[in-house]
Amino acid sequence: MSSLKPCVDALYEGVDRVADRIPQLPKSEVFLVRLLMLTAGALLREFESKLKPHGMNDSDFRTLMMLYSAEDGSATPGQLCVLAEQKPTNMTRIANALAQRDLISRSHATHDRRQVLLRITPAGRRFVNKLLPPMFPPLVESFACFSDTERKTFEKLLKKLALHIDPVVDTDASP
Amino acid sequence: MSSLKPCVDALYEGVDRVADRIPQLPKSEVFLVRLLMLTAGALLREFESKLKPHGMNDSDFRTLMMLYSAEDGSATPGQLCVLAEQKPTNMTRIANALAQRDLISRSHATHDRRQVLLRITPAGRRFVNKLLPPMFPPLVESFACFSDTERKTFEKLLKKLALHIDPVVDTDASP
DNA sequence: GCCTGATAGTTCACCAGCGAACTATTTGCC
DNA sequence: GGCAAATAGTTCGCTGGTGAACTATCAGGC
Repeated sequence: MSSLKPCVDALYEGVDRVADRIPQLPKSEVFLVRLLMLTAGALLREFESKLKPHGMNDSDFRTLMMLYSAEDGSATPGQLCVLAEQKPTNMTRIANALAQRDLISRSHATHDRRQVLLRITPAGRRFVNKLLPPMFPPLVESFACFSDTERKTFEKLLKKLALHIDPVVDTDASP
Repeated sequence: MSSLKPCVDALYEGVDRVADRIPQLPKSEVFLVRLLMLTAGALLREFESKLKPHGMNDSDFRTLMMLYSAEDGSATPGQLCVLAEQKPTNMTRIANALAQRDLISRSHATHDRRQVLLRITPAGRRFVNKLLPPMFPPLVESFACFSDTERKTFEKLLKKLALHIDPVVDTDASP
């Protein structure tokens, strides 16, 4: 599969060469953002390779997990769009796929007939219960290079970053 | 558009609820991997939104940057596949698109006529020189929540992680 | 009650990325 | 030299994700 080492090496060399031509380049930030994406990409690919034998991809599974972990096992497509970071269009397709396999059910909300209520079925729960545990060991192994302190620090920094870049999405020219 | 806060909140609540049903769940690792993906996803979307007005996406741009930062401004599709983490199929399409816009040129390698040599053109360099600088301020702002120490720590941990999850390839490749 | 505008989902047409099959060349073994 | 196996790219058909347009419902002023 894809090896990260050459990418990391090329990143550091490449950034240096680019900085020769464009001196204002914020090296540190470029390293961070590229490393972040490389790492996330590799983890995602590994995860999806484990889902594929069960005919699922990450979005499908994340959507199912949102329902699994919801207070009452149900939510509307709109809510799931926010939580699973999907567009409504795609959520329709995902819901269709999951419903087809009887992992979730579809019904109309009573108080607002525009809304659809998606609910995880017993079969859906069994599916998750069966699928999830075998994924734990590789996941733990992925972060095995960290000590407890490092893991805590990393999580703290990641969370800080996630919440910081949150509102940055909108229009530029804030100053 | 995409707000991360509800996702982060739902993540922490959701994981707790899942852990009630599946006690072996490695909470810490799940937080890490999900935070990593949320953050990387948000940064990627922000980046691509800046590229879109120029008719580019992240893969196209990354490929162009690999050539820009290459020693002699050229590389073969195969090399770019490794560096830009793309499959050959997609690299063909990307190369076609970039060549069509005269940002890169295509020629045959002399010593191995199977190989194709892609080279960034002067227009390609101008394109990058023009496109890159306006992206620096938002990028710097994204990581502005970090002190210098935190930035260094974060980079160190990320790099460690990236090299650790690097799938163990059967070839030599000393760690 | 009834029109106007907003909101929740869906359908449609399109693009990006992927695996499998194919072509052209090189390498190695006889 | 000649043939089998390996390698570099490309073409093709399919899946996943997206914006724009559409439908159905709700909410608010009159």
